[in-house]
Amino acid sequence: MEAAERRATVLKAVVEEYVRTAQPVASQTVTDSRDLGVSSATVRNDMTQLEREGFLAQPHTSAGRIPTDQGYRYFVDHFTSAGGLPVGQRRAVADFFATTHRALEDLLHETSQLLAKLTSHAAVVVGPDADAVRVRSAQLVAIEPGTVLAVVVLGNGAVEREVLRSELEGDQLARASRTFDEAIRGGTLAPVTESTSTGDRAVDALVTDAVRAVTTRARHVSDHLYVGGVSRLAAEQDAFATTATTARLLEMLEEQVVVVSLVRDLLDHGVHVSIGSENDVDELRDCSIVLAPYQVEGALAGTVGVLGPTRMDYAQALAAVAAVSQQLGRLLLPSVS
Amino acid sequence: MEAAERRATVLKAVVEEYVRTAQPVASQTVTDSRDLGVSSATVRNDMTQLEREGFLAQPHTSAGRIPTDQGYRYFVDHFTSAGGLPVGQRRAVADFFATTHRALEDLLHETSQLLAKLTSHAAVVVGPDADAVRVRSAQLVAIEPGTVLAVVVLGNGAVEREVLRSELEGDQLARASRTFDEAIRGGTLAPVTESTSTGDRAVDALVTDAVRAVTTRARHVSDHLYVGGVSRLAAEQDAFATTATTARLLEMLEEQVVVVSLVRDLLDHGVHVSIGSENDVDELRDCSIVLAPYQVEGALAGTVGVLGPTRMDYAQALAAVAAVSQQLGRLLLPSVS
DNA sequence: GTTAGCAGTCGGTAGACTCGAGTGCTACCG
DNA sequence: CGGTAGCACTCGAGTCTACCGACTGCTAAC
Repeated sequence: MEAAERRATVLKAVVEEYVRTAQPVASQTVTDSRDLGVSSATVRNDMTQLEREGFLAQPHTSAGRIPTDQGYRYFVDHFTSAGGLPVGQRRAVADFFATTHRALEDLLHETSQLLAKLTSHAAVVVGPDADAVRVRSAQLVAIEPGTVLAVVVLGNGAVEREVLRSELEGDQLARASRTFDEAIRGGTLAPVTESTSTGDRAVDALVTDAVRAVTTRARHVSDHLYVGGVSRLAAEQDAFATTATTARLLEMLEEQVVVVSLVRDLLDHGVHVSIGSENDVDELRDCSIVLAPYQVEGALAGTVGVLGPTRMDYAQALAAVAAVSQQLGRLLLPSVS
Repeated sequence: MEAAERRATVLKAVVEEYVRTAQPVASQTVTDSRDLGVSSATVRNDMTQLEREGFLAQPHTSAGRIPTDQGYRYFVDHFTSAGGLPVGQRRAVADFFATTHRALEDLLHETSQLLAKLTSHAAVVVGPDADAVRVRSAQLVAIEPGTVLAVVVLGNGAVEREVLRSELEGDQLARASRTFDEAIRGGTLAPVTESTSTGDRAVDALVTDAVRAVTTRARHVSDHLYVGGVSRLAAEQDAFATTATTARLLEMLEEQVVVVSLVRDLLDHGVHVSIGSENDVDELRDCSIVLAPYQVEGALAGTVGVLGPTRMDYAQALAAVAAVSQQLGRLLLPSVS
């Protein structure tokens, strides 16, 4: 084995050991657990080299090495081939998606919990950007005297609805419904400004109302974040500097919008794993994010992800995220959930 | 002042000081901060008495006193008159409910966050029991070829919907819709077993389907828990024994069902404040719960609550919970959100 | 019943010491 | 020249001790 190659193997070993034990890894530990065919002294030399290059760090002089963010990055880029999930977990995922059948929101929520369970980390599921979702059909339905329900079916099978007040009935309502449908069908739910005119004031008013309500709501829903396994964050405390860090993390997840835009942003740049300081957000300095988009009928429908400490089993997380996103996309296929 | 009366005052002082500082309260501290007209030695005597009676405890021999659960209980029962919220907070609540207007779920969710912000503790909002909600109207609407939407308007103004597959159209669908409405209107959403028969197999099938879907969903929704301010739990860590306790708490909140039934159970017994060991649930040994039901048109519609450490500002929590529940009920009044 | 005064208790902190895990270096070897 | 053995050195973690100070509990006096 060449020297450079061996150094890479040493790095790999250090990452794997550190992920497993959460303890700084000693040269001896590496030679004991791996069959490198060299002595610990040689590994020590390699380690100093790796430290000079920025892949490893020492918490203090007389301690073992731990990976730096750069070290994790190298590990992820070079040693995490798209491995499969262990059979047990693969079964769990398949079972979950086979037996579940719920409304879309519930499904996404429970998916986040599944992912959290699989990886033992917090998990997030992000819906598609409102601008990217097409409207398949829309209509207005009278549900009570004075009350109208706007119903919109979206490309990903979601059915959104919004309650409106209106006295319209019968023909007028039917006309409004048609106009409403024409106004937004086929388009996205990005805010529409153009106002259609049917010549009937009351009808126009209702349609305008409906369009506004639905687009507003869509924006709200699309920015929604489903979070599963927040308790894991508390359990992982020791990975974070202070308990205040954990609190801030939870806060951020509750605020949703930061995380949603972060996730979208990362994926826009084709990033699937973001490690520690690679995250621009301060709260995530000690965290890594592993993402996978899921698709419905070829179109990007959303993202599933895992949020854990940088000291994370990346291979496992990647496998889990891939499996879940794939199955989720498949389940959403039959157009209506 | 009589001796017994003074002892109560001492207890009050200890609770208030401990809530403020999180430090065991010394006799000196009490005499310094209150004007009892007696010396610290007397307070010490009172304290030993209070300790004998089970209201106070000493973490160790040479330390100040902290309230026991029983001490908090006495405090809550005797010293927390239904005080109002400070003006600033009262304004915040009023503003929130004046400006917000969202779909029901969003409203409840944001209400929990409001309450969390007000009290600096985690907050929960529980919807009404499915068995207690009456159906105001129900119908089936075709939204796409092969797809039917069941829409149910509930007594509290919520609009639930469920997507169904069915090829029925026109007259048949209209008939199914009428039958569906008749089947569940006015009743609760408790699972219905009786099957109606219209003489048309296809119609019957759809109606049965719809009823089942809607009642299942209602059960699911009614057991839903809106949690706000989970990050506060992490921040309050020091109040709990270990970080594992926090993790278990978060887990429980994620599971929802335990908390929901606990809250319902407490309220059924007319309990508004449950302190530490009064909770049967192990995870809540170090927590207190402050609850207030909210009503819509005179009927119990749900519950808002605060979940914090036993060392909690009960007066403030009670005031906040009362204000929020009242405003929430008022806002839900106009029958449709 | 209240108080002043004082002895006694105990947690928390700082310093001294030891232990051991691990490194870095140097000299040596194939 | 890469690899290795061996050894000195470093430094964190744990243990022990002493000490300080915060409070109490008690007793004797008011």
